Amino acid sequence: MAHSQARSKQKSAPARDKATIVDVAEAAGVSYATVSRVVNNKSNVAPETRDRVLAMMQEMGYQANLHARRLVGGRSNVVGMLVHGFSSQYLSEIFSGVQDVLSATDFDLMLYTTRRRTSDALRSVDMLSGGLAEGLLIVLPHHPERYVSSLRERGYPYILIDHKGASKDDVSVVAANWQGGYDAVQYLIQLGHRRIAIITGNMEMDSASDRLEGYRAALQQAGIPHDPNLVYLGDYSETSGLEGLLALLSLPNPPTAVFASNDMMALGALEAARMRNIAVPSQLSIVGFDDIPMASLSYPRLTTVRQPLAEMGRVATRMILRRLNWGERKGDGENAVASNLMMQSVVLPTELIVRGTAAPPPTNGSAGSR
Amino acid sequence: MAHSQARSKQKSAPARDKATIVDVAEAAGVSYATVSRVVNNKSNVAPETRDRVLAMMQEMGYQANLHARRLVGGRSNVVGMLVHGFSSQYLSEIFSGVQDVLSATDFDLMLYTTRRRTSDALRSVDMLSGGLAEGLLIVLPHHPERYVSSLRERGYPYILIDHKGASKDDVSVVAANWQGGYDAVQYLIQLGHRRIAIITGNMEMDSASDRLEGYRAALQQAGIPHDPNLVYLGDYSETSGLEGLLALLSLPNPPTAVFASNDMMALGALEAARMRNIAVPSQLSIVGFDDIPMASLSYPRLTTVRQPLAEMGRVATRMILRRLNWGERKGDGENAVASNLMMQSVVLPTELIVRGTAAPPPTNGSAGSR
DNA sequence: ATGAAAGCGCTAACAA
DNA sequence: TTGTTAGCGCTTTCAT
Repeated sequence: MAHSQARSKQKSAPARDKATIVDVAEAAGVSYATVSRVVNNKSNVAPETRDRVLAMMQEMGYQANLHARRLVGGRSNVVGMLVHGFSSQYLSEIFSGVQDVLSATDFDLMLYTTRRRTSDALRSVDMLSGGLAEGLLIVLPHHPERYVSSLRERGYPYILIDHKGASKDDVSVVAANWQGGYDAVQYLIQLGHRRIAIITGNMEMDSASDRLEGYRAALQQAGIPHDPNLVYLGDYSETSGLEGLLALLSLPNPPTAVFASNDMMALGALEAARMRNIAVPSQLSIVGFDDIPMASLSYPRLTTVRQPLAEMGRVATRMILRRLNWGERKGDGENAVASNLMMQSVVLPTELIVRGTAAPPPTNGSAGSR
Repeated sequence: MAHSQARSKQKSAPARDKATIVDVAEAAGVSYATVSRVVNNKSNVAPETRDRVLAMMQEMGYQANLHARRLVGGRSNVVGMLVHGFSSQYLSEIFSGVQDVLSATDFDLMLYTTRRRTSDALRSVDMLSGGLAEGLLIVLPHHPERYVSSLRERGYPYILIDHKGASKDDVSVVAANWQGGYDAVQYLIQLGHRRIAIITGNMEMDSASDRLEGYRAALQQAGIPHDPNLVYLGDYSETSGLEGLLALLSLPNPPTAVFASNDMMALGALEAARMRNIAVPSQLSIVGFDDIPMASLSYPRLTTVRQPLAEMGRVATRMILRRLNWGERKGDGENAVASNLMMQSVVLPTELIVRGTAAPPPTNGSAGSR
């Protein structure tokens, strides 16, 4: 095959054919090691040389080849985020926090969804650790343990979001789910409710069980006996909220208030109440969890427990960055202080947002059955 | 430096210390070129050898190093998606379509948001083309042209979503915005409305101007004179929808119907109507655009024009994949047919979704100014 | 069918 | 301060 030769090397055209470090070096009249030094901000380069090289890079539109860089042992400056679908606003919020932090760095974000390669989840995680991301933010609903254990084994850096890890080594960022559930229910109790139902999330998820525990604790502390009939097992979907309330409403002795473990289900419940012609909040109170944007757009606006989703994303991102020693990579490796200290899991506080879906119970005592 | 040697090479431990192609070769008793052949599904490998190597790979948990692969001239199997923030459900929908398609392939998705490196947008795109993504899906609100021209110059593959390109060379996937606007307004006219306002999107965006044109065309075709006062310049945000309707309502002769150029603004308008105690749809009709999930969760449920967001994502992804010659990479390079034919831009149809926010105008003729 | 060897573009010793 | 050089793990000729 006799092609080649007649292509690159017209240094005038601004970034024509993918300049390499060698091209720049040639053009600047230095060795390519020197260019590398400039690119990596090493200190031992004559200011004048540095300027000349910088100028050349600019002119040629030089872009370091990430793969070459990473191959030789450098970093890829990519953090991965492993999520399950992306439909919920919940994830968008977290994502936005992640991007907040990342955009201030030179890291890129690789997005992995778990729907794919479902046949073999474990292998897919193996691929991640062999792939281009240096570390992973994991926002997974079900059993992250299956994924995580493999990562842990290979010492691959990751941070769990909205899920407490199974192992002591896991670092996670979660909201105060127990407290949030407790606060929501306690608020309802304060309002005068005694028959308070809960529509739970998918119980495979820590958040769901923690919120349920909070619910129980609040009832117990108020001396209200626990009625298993008032616990509807949902799955965080709008549909399950709707169906849940419908089921609850057809109980012989229906609740006067419902704590939905997330906003989507609360919205579904709101819909169910409308279907049954039950006025919210006068006949039935509903409290959600999350405070997604949609929560303030419903009618009535949703009373809910705010979970600092974006902040969770931010905190987790900062943590993974620290884990990857970001900040020690620019300088000459000088201040390579050991910032890789043992990291603590973080629990961020929730906040009850009082809006329009909760009020004292109707005076006649129970929600209208019809 | 005398380290090394004493680490890998215990082939029993399943994937301990990052097996390389050489390790596998050794273990399988072949040269690493052969392993490479197996990995890449080349035809010229003895079935028996192939099996042995495959088994070894399995056992050692071998994962090809992406960077090495790409460096040597291969592909990265990464497609990028350039978006502006990720807060809107609108983007989530598109994204979900993209993932639909990608998950059936071995491509990964890199997400870039434009908030970052804002100081120099152009350079940031240069970085993209020098980075690991082989091609780009571009979902940008404002002036994609600035980004795109640079990509076009370097022959970097990209597909525009929800934005018609400026150049004839641009391939894009958009919804029938003009038609959608036309349909919405025509529906309102059919209902009996004559004073129909529009709250536009950000007019820098093609979708906004196309929808406005559709609005105008429908009015004109019905012989309804165009009243500039009924055109409120919004920006696709909920707030602008709210403020827009408020402004429209305080007109001396307010509209009886409003076409909001997207659902978020329609939701904002709904809110404004509530603030002013104007009943929707009996006193005022509202039609949105998009049909985001939230649209069917409002009360009343939003009548809107459905835009096949997820499908747009799917189509665009298939196109970029084709552009990257996906499918010709597995076999022996045999069927390397030229599928890189000129590609056509695609316009997907919209659909009017009739729900609860539009009805005939009040008989007294104008929306109640209290 | 398989092995040997030449790089891909870059970083990081090691020399000078 | 700068240049030289040895790989990183892999794909691909070119031999065999």
